[in-house]
Amino acid sequence: MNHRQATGPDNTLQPTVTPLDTAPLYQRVADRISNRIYDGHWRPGETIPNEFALADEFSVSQGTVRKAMSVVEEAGLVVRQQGRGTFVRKLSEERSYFHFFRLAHPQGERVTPEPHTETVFKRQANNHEQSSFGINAKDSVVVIERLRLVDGVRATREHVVVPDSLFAGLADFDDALPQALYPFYHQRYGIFVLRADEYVSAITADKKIATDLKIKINSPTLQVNRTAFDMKDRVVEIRTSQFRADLFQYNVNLS
Amino acid sequence: MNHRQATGPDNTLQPTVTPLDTAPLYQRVADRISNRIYDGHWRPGETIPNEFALADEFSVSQGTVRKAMSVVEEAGLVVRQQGRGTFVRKLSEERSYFHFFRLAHPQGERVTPEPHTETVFKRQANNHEQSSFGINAKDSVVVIERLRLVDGVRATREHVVVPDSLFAGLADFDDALPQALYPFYHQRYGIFVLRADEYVSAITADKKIATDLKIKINSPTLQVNRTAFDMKDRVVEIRTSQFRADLFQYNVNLS
DNA sequence: GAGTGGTCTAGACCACAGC
DNA sequence: CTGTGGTCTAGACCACTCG
Repeated sequence: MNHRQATGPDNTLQPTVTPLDTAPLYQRVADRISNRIYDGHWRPGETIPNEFALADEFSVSQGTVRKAMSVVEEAGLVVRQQGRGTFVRKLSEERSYFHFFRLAHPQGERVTPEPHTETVFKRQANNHEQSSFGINAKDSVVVIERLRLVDGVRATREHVVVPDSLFAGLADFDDALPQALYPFYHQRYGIFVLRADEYVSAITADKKIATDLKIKINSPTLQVNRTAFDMKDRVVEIRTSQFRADLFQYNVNLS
Repeated sequence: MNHRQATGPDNTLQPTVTPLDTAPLYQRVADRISNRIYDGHWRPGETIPNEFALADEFSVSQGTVRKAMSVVEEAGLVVRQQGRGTFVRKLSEERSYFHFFRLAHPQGERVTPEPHTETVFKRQANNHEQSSFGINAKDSVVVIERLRLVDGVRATREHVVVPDSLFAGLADFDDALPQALYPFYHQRYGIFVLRADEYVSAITADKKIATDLKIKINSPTLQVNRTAFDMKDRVVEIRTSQFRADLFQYNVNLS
């Protein structure tokens, strides 16, 4: 039972039992729990064993499991509910949608677009994609191009690139892809998008953009470049989107 | 010492000692600590009494103070340093700067602009300002208008509005205001900006903007509308900024 | 070495969900 | 009623900072 204390019941004063890993115990427990989620040992939506059971299994106190679970919760992998249990987080439409989709009307309400057209194909990775995804020149990527409507009007244009290696068979997917891609990534490929960097710029529409969005060439347009990271902090998606600047603002809450 | 337990040393089985306030104890302690910071009892940079001293004063265990302090830390009011102590947070240039100033070069590095011109004056609050700040039609606001340079070129234009009631004497300030306003708000007025909502839009430069930024009329321009909140969640500043879209992107990290 | 925050344990009780 | 996570305590020891 005693792991770090030097005051064991026998007086041999052994310093500790194989410290080696210097990280706090709760951190190591948090890692083991996280890994079980990554490798699918516990699936999204599933109930995790309760704190005492885990404490028993890992031979630590319930308080340590508790602290570890806080770390895992903060990382966004689980949800705790008093009286019910602790559950592996499901990336819901709601979360992925309003967490990562930051468009708002000029008045401030958030926007919900509808799908319009979609093209999916595979090609070789370019230099930027190779370095971002950590893949080779020979490796291919899957490109998803979409137009979306808001109130029946073409409003957004998305260019999504993911590495073929992580998303096997995506290019040959039969049906239309779901509206929200991140829950789909999670359910089908076990890839959980947890954070993203975005760069917002103001550009003037070129011919292609103008045609797609049915606006005049040189109209002011919002462009968002996103790099998305999964729970292992790998780059898993590179996305470029354009939006009609007369219809939308990009909203963010800083804290 | 015992506050909530019903199993006191004497067997009278009194339920609890004046619960009334139903919030968890650590939360109530966190509130008391926060209030001491708000009202200046402990000043920015000052060391807070250690956990055992506070536990003693509040008649709770050190573990409870510890948990309370985590809450206060998460709220951004204090900084804890192992081996040294716990300190009331100072809003440093660095924090306010790179936390709230989200501009980046197209290549990605963050931008640091230099001051150029500054105008400060007082006027009546308009409708939007009245409702945002919760003030009356008769109340006045202070307006700060600034141009800033990047690499010697006019690059950003800021229009800052704050309520006169919270910022007494600001309009009559003699010297130029400091580069970073939020540390100044904090030091001089005790107002600690903790979060902000921002709306980014792509506009075309009108005559005024074009003149100020020395760009052509109708040039694409990034506009950021910010509403800033202090630690008591009051709206304390409304800011509208324009940036040359050819020089900058707006960067944000979502998680 | 003294003092601080950080970790860990063991055990009690509370609040909530659900049968 | 039972089981879950949430709160609280008391006390030990660890890791770090600083004089």
